Amino acid sequence: MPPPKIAQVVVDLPLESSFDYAIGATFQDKIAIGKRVKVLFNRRETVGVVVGFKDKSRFFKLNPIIDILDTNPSVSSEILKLCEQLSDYYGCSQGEAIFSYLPNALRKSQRVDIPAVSFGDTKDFSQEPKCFLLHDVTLQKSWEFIFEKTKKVLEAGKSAVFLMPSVEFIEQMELKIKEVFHVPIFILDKKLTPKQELESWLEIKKGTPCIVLGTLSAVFAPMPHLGLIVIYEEENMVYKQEQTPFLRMQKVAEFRFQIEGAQVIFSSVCPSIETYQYAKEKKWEMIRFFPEKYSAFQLIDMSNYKSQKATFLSFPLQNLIYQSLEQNKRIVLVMNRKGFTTTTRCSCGFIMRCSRCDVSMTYRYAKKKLVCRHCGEEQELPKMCPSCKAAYLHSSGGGIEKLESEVARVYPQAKVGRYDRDSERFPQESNIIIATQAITKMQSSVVFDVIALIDFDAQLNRFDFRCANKLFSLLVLLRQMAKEKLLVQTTLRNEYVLHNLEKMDFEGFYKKELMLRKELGFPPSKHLLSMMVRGKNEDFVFEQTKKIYDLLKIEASSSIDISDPHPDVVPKLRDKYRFTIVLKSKSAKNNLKLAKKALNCFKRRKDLVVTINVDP
DNA sequence: AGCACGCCGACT
DNA sequence: GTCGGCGTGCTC
Repeated sequence: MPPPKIAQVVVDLPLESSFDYAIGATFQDKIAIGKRVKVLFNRRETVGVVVGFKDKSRFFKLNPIIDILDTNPSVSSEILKLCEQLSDYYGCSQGEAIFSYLPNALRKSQRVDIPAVSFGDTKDFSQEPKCFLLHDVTLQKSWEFIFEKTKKVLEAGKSAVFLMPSVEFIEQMELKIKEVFHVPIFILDKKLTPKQELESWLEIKKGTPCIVLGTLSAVFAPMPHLGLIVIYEEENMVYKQEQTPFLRMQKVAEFRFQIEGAQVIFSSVCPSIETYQYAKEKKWEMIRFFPEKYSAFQLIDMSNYKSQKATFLSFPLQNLIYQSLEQNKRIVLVMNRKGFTTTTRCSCGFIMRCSRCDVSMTYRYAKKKLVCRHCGEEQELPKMCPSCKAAYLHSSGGGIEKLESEVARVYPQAKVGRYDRDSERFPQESNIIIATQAITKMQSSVVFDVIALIDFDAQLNRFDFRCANKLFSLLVLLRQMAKEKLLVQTTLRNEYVLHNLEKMDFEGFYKKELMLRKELGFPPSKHLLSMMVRGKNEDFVFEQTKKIYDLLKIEASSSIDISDPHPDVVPKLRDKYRFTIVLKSKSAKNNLKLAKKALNCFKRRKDLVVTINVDP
């Protein structure tokens, strides 16, 4: 075969096509698909990745490749194919997908010695490619299953990836697997420095059998012989990227399984209805572990305690706290709102808001400051009202800090501790712990006797079609974590979430939830795609969003439902106004096709950013 | 995404 | 006349 003349190169930009570059004689024997190259792109030196070769280009004069940065391809042909499929499904460019796979150090124009892949070590007596939905309510038994699968994979000379929702999980798991597996263990999470990340990445890429533990991006771990991907706490929303290209790691894992023939285990105490339904349709093997016996469940009907409005704690809960203090037990009060108070307003009507996001600021007692829940900006609590100059500022709406102070006042004899996502350590010594749902990170390291959910109603009434499912999952997990008893305070005692939780009737819950989702046209019954437009001028952004809406309408078919342009769930963030249009149909592909068509006709204006989120 | 090119208003 | 603001379009 004659040496290739022209390389097709993609760069880390939202550009669909690849770009042609001339391959100089010195590079002709070194160049290969999947290697990073240094090129001049739009008069700038840029890193690109070679995705193909050709003999002729429709361009008259081609820039030459300046340098080849990899000794061996950093992107394997399997990963290249994966990125193609991702760009197809999520509507990002292939370049964006490839660069989100590469570790930070390789996105820069540095020469790196990429190890050659060692072939021949894998004995393919391993199991057939397959996806499992591992529904383990016990929190214990799934390990047996995962352990056996991992063992087989390692014996076959392949590697395994465990995706975990948080670093706490990773730490626990590392201790656990170090005892039973004697292979290298690598950790891939956001806390690594670029240098550490690259070091681990290169080791994994060598292909010696290993186990990788990591957070969401570890789904791209570069092992050449992938045998198994395990996704722990599958229902957790952390697996959906918060920025473009908004990948959902469950989907990435599924694509990898198809391409590389690996096995995937979706593990959860209560899978999301999306995964549950999908698993049924795709005939994944479902494995269930139920405990012989559940801890007690008690519902406290708050409508009986209307006079107690000012407090979070109903009489029955107060009694229960007394009891557990007497018996020296550990009780957790869960409430999903951080901070001390949520609104600070003056009698003149003025409300303290974040200057950049317009939302009312939360008062954080621990910091003695007002904090914006969206952008995190902090501000002193003013002595007087910035509007009318009177000293009548008062606060209302309570978070866990308020609850903590209330509990500390009512139970002066108790050691009261607080735990949320930002807590550095767990208040081990406390007998009453006030926590957000971050407490679930402690599921395997701390024993709890009693857990009470304080704010069921507030969590169920969120503007989120998944809130019932999320709440049900949370409650199932909390019930398993509570050795003795789970309590829920509510005025909504007839909710199906609570009925099914009492009986631990998963099928009942899924059936009801599926029906409701179907009625409202939400996943898994339909696919959503949201288009968000953001910019500094509110009127302009809205006007432009309407233009996109009109373009969508021109191309629309009856099978796709297009929502009106409306302010996003977060209507303003860091000085940018945000408007959204949601497409709804049976097919994610058709949603994307329509969105792309409209955007191609849309003249992109300055100071305006449009993003596509597939399966938001 | 970032950078050049070009069109229009202000000003030595 | 020229300097420079910003809007539009291209990148092999």
